[in-house]
Amino acid sequence: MKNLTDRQSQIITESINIISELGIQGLTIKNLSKKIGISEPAIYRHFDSKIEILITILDTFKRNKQIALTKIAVDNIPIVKKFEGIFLHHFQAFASNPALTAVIFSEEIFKNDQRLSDEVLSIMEINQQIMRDLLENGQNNNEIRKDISVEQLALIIMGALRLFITQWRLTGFSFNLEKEGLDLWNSIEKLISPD
Amino acid sequence: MKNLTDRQSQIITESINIISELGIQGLTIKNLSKKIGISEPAIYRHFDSKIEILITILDTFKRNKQIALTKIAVDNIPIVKKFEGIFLHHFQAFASNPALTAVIFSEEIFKNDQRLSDEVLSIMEINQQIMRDLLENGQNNNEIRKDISVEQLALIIMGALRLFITQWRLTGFSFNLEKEGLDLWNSIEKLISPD
Amino acid sequence: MKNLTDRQSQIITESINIISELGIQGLTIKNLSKKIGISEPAIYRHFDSKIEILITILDTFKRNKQIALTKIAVDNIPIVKKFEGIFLHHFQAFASNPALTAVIFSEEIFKNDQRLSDEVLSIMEINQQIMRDLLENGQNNNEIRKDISVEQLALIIMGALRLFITQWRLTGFSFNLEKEGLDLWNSIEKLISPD
Amino acid sequence: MKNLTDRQSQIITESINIISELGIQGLTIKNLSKKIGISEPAIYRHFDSKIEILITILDTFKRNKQIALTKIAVDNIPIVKKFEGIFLHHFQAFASNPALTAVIFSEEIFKNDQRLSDEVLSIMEINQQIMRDLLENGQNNNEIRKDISVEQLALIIMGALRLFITQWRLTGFSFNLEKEGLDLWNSIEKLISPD
DNA sequence: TATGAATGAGCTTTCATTCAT
DNA sequence: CATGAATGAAAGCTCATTCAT
Repeated sequence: MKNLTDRQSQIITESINIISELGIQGLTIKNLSKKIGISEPAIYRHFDSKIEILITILDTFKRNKQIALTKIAVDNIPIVKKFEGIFLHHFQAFASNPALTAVIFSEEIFKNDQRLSDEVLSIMEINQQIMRDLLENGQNNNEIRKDISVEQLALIIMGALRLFITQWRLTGFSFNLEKEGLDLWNSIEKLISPD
Repeated sequence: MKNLTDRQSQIITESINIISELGIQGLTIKNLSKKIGISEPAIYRHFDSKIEILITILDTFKRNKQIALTKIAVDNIPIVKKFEGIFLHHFQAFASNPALTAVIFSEEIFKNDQRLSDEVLSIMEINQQIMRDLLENGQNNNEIRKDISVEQLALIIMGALRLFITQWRLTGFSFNLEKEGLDLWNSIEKLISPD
Repeated sequence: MKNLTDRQSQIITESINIISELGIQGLTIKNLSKKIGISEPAIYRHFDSKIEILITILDTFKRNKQIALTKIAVDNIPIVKKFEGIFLHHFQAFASNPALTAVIFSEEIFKNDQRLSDEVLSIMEINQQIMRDLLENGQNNNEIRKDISVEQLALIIMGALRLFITQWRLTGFSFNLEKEGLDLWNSIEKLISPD
Repeated sequence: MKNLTDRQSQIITESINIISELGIQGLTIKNLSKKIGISEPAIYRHFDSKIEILITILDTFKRNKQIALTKIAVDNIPIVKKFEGIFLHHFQAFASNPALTAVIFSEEIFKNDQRLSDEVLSIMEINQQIMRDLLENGQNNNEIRKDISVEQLALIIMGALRLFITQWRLTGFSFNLEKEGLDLWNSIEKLISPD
């Protein structure tokens, strides 16, 4: 994926905002062009199709996450600190762009288009793989309890993270995501640590 | 909500099937009437609008769940057995009607309509309230660990349940939900039990 | 192909008229609906797509021609009389619906769609096959000169017919097609008769 | 018409190629600029409008034909040899640029624009006039049969020529135009010669 | 000579819904 | 209880063309 032009970035930003305000169904070329202040055909100078816009949103998100998580993964710190870093990364990413939450967890919406649903699945898979790797290392180092499988631990951690962020969104971003998120992580840490 | 006529039930059933096959965007009056084998206006004899159909879907699901969970809640069995019952109820409900999974966790989709999003939120809230009550009782009885707040335990359990079912759907219902679900529950049980 | 409803017939008729007036590019759903006096979506109650309308035009023409030509072919009259009948059929068909001329000889226009171009080619092929059969019979009966191949005679006859009708159209239907057409046929008859 | 610059010639050439590949509907400024490798506005540096491009195509063709046919007309050879020359000129012109066939016989397409349709009619008229002159001379010299009018002979010859080329195009240029064309001419020669 | 950005007008098609029968 | 016919609104998208640079 090439770098985005200024106009492309603006289109991406406003698309996310519209999705956040009106849902995916509200993201129409008309709405988008009105918000940006250009005509509808002008959008097509910058993206070949609406699908292309959605893919770019997901792709940008994926790349940022991948960079952040990979950096955390290679850090030389205890496993649980790494998890804390992952949680914090997500909280910061969403806190600084709450609209993203409307897009990321909407697997259902992208069912129509194969490329879109592949992209969403790929984002989920990246997360899970990184978590599984970390958990395995943690179990080997005795930092993570061994009586529960890596797969299930990953599922439980990711499930909590997702639902937590979903609730934040559904309640209109009514609480401090980073602060309460750290509390959540502390609880999870207790759960997954060895006795 | 009144009882449904045969035709209304059929409309609800086929709507869920369509959502399952084509996603929410595929649920159009045209598709629906074709699937049922009646004309489009005929649909409006049975439901005032498309929104009414969606609300009825959610409402039916909510009522069934409420009945099942309430019954479990008043049973005189250990708390952890109650949780097991709740998990099993969900697994059975979804296993017998996989299409439902496409509807229930799609908060995003219903953003357009206040009544729909209220309904979805209300379903989530019921679940959480019941779980919190159970967990509180469990903590009082020393069946549930006390070093983590009821709210966070509920969040973690529900998050795991949701993600687990979501993955089942996204992988095309590729594994045995009830069997693997019980494994998941056993892991969660270990996590939330006192030392 | 089923029989057409009244509305479908009307759509076909007006489509041909529009093509005649404005060319194929002028046949838009908007123009069509305006001419008929209904809304644009109403068109789609009667035809699934614009392509379907064009195919129906071609198909109707093809069927009429096939019926007429087949009837002529089995008649027990001299070969040259049969040709005369074929010429007259075309002249009458076009004289009673001049707009058709704009559609039939427009192979180029239908290049976009495989089904359309197949249909056009098939119409041409039917004509040629019938002509070749007649010519072969005629040569066997000594009614048609034998020093020129059936293929080339058919080509020459059809070419004359086509160009004649094209000129009629391009000059705004300025001459009497049936009357002058008979003159043309008489000339062709001289050409193809044996010495 | 002035002479064309290099860029203008290139635009004309590629336009014809596009029409040949995609039909007239495929000739868009976007397609054209992409094929040439310049931007869309750049086209307008060289032609005032798309119509100008089409007119130039027709005009170029007309001029070439006029030159060739005039030269043949004044040649001091038998009339039938002149016809042969005309046929050969067409076959060579089209064989060396098959894409042209898609443009020349598409009277229908240019209906929208008066100048375009005038141009097409004018090309047809030139052909016919030259043919009529030749035929008249031929009849006076007893080289052409006299029992059929000059107009009808011209029509029949041109009709055969047009249909022959059309079939060559519709069958994907599948046969040798010049070779089989000569056969066709020989047949026509037999037809139009006096007994 | 060329381009990036933009646009008004228009395209085909789909949608939820209404109404007379 | 059902339907055929219709519609206003809107969707995604393409077109030839213009303009500032």
